[in-house]
Amino acid sequence: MKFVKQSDGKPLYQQIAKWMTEHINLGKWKEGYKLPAEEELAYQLNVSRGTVRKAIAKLLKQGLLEQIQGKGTFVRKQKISYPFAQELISFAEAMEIKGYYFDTDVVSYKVMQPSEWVQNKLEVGLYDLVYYVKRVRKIDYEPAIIIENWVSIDRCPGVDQANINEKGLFKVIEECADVELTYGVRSFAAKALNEEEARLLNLKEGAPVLYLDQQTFGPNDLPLECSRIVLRTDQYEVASVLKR
Amino acid sequence: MKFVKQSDGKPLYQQIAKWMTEHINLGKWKEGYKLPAEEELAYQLNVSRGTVRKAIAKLLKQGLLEQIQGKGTFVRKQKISYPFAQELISFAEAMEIKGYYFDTDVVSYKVMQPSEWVQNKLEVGLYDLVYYVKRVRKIDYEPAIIIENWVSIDRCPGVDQANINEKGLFKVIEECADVELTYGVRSFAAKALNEEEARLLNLKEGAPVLYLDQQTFGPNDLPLECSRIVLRTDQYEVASVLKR
DNA sequence: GAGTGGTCTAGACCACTAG
DNA sequence: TAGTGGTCTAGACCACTCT
Repeated sequence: MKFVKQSDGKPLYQQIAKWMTEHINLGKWKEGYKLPAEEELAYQLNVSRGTVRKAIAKLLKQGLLEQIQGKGTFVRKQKISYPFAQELISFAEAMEIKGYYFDTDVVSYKVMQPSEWVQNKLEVGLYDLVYYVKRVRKIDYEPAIIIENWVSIDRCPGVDQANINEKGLFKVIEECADVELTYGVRSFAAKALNEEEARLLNLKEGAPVLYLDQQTFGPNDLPLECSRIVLRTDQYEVASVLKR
Repeated sequence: MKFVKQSDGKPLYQQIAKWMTEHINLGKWKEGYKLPAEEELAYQLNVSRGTVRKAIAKLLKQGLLEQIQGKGTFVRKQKISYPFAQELISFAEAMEIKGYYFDTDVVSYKVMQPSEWVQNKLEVGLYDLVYYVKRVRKIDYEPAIIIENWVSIDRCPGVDQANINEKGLFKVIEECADVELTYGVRSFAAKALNEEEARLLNLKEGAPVLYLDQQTFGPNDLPLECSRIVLRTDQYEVASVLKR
């Protein structure tokens, strides 16, 4: 295996992390598999040990790998479903990491004036139009989460014309705004389902669900997107691996 | 300022991270303050740039700092209250990072046989006794969270005799078991308050709250502790900063 | 003692920001 | 162009695990 510096514009350690993720998802490295030693990997991949460690660190955070000093690096037994608490990734990316089948229904979309909440999150005025989309995501044909997104049209011109289902919203935003998303702030709360949400998720009204609200930023701390996510936790776990 | 290799048994980068956290909490570095360049810091602290970067990475994860390529490293505007989604830290540690005043009521404690849930989480049998403690934590005299902990007495002999309020449960576990806690798995869900919980938190029965369940591991993936945490999110945010 | 991860160093070059 | 963070290298020594 060979990796080339900046071959696809991505840093080496990210290419390696991706390569490792694929090995795990394709079953080449099964649960409990012991990876070659860092030194050995570095030699095989023709990079330095530090770069290998950086790639491994990424998968540790996602809960895919586990390291034990003196013993080695192992593929973790996977219980975690949404690594939503750890990395700024989209639902689709999360599902890809886990190798799950998923599906999307677009409930509605429109160009609209921002509510006060959205004005605040996106740092825009009442007359700066935003693109709104509401979707239900399904895992194995079962509705699992409701996502509402608001995107500033000023900052992401053309976002309302793009095919977000094909490319993914994050990618569309990055293309329209011609920047890279750099980080996000996600907050966790609980709420009771209202009537419409209950219908969309096939649950009872009033059932407690996880509720995330999120801002996503581009360069210079400019908010490009904000969203509200309602997540049922009775079937799929939202978990994270925490290092000491 | 000088740091010494392994002076208090802690790695250099952790000592530096602590020193930085103190600077922020004591107000020496205020919101928006621009830190010296990494190179400069490394020179001042008499360590290599890599070590400085590792310390900064820790505070980035906690949301205390923010880095912008080409511009510098800055003290973040703080909105985040519980960095519970990112690092394996106790409630007390989280409050210290933020510099908040807090308070604890012990509701009950006892030595007991583990329930099935606890047997499963701690990987013990029905006749392996566990130490149980239930506490309410208050921030500024307002009840904010309920924590129930179960600790294996076999693996942490003397835990039932120790003063956990003074030292903190994590420290007591580490001393009794004579090991270091290495990582944890925390899962996020939502639930409706039952009558007792509602009373303890001064909220209405049925109110939706965040519910975390957690396992904490020592060396060799041996679970030492498990816990259930009920968290009101109406007043304090549980948030994390997510890097892309 | 051999193998492995954890930490640390010193130096290099690149990409981005700002004057 | 100077300043700053992002990435990468090569090598060193330590702490821990297992045999």
